[in-house]
Amino acid sequence: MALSSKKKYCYEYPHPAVTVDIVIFTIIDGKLKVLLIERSDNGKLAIPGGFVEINEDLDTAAKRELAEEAGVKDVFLEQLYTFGAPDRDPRERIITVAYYSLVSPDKAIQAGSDAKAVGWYDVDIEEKKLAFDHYYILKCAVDRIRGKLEYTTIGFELLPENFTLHQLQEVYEAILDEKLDTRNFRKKVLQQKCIVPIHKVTANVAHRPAKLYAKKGN
Amino acid sequence: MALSSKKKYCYEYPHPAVTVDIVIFTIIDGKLKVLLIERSDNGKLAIPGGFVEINEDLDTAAKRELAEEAGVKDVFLEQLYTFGAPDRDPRERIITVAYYSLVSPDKAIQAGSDAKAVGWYDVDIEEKKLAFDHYYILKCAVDRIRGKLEYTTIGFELLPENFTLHQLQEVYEAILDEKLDTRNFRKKVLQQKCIVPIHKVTANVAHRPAKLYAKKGN
DNA sequence: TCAAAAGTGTTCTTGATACACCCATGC
DNA sequence: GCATGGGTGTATCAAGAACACTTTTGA
Repeated sequence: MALSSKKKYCYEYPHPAVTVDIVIFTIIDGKLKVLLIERSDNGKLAIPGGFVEINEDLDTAAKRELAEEAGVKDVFLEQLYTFGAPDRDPRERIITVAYYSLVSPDKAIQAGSDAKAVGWYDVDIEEKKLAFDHYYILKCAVDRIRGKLEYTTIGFELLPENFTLHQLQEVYEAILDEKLDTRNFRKKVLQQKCIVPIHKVTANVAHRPAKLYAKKGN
Repeated sequence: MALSSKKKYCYEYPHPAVTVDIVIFTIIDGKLKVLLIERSDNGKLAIPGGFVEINEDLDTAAKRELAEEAGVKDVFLEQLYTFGAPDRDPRERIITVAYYSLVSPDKAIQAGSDAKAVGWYDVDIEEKKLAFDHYYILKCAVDRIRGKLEYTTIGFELLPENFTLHQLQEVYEAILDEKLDTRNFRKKVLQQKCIVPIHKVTANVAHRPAKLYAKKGN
């Protein structure tokens, strides 16, 4: 019954399909959010992704999917982990190389801006709402970003080019899900010298204007 | 010319082959060593690995290869990174999920014990002696193990069940490639409480006997 | 008694934590 | 003049770094 004439790529041994899935994070209203797509077949939410083309590098595939699904490029993107349980997708053996990406709210697409049912969801979404093993992929990504925040300086990847220290602190608080001490936070990020003041301040705010900073090396 | 009758697994879209490669470390003579196999085709050295079977989990495939290639099981094994440049293997598109493993010298096979040309090599081996992108996989594994050593306690995975603090320190010095202060090292590992004294000492040594320790939870 | 590795404590420095008030602006 | 968020310093504590000598055994 299967149209085997359509199936024209043949191998001596069975080959799995390989996809990239990208856990895309942003900050909305001081909360860490993840981009998910509602599947038309069962209404479950899925991490965006797609097949790796046969002559395409994994990183390239991830960048391409990121552009296609979220409409962003030149953002933080890093490989996360590869998930390959034989039954993780009921249709076919699919091994997925998961990536995670940090996108600033100004670059991040508006949820549902294209035809697809995409939207930003809280990262503590229930397992049953997610398709396949995507709950575990998401958990893995959240753990990674929390861990990386402690010993790297990826926080400002979630902010626009110019930002205040208060905004940066909100990002850290959103990701770590705890309040931080303002004075200690400022001391720490300033002595790391990963961000530089741009000698401008916020305008038209109903309080004292805040100094703006930028990621170093821009 | 190709025996297409032999190639019986057919797909609508091309599928890459997927392998697992395992960077197997041990300590020999106080130096960090890696298990490599000499390839018969070009004499280059390769990290052991093999194809993932179509109904096999990635971790299971890695464990199987570890048993087949190095003859060890129940050792530390962790996924490292997935390498998938389209031209990394000239024969076919092969995506490899790399793992790394830490094996104690007493469990580690003797190099060349089976028919294959396997052997233990220094981790700072030259790039040109290694096949494919295995130099970068090895570098990635060495970086990972160095990083993990700082904030976890995986060092004793490279030692027999019972070991002295001095042996543990030698492992750390081998991996980090620097001398450590004995008093500070002992203070640190003992307060971490990951190892426990077994109230035995080394015997028949031409100096003061050393207390033996074991990984906690054995 | 000597060689060889085992074992041990204190001082100093550095980074992390805890904590409270004045400042600049728009309305 | 008041509401709002911006911005600052010091004292304490804990962890890491530097550093030298005595102990126990076999030969």
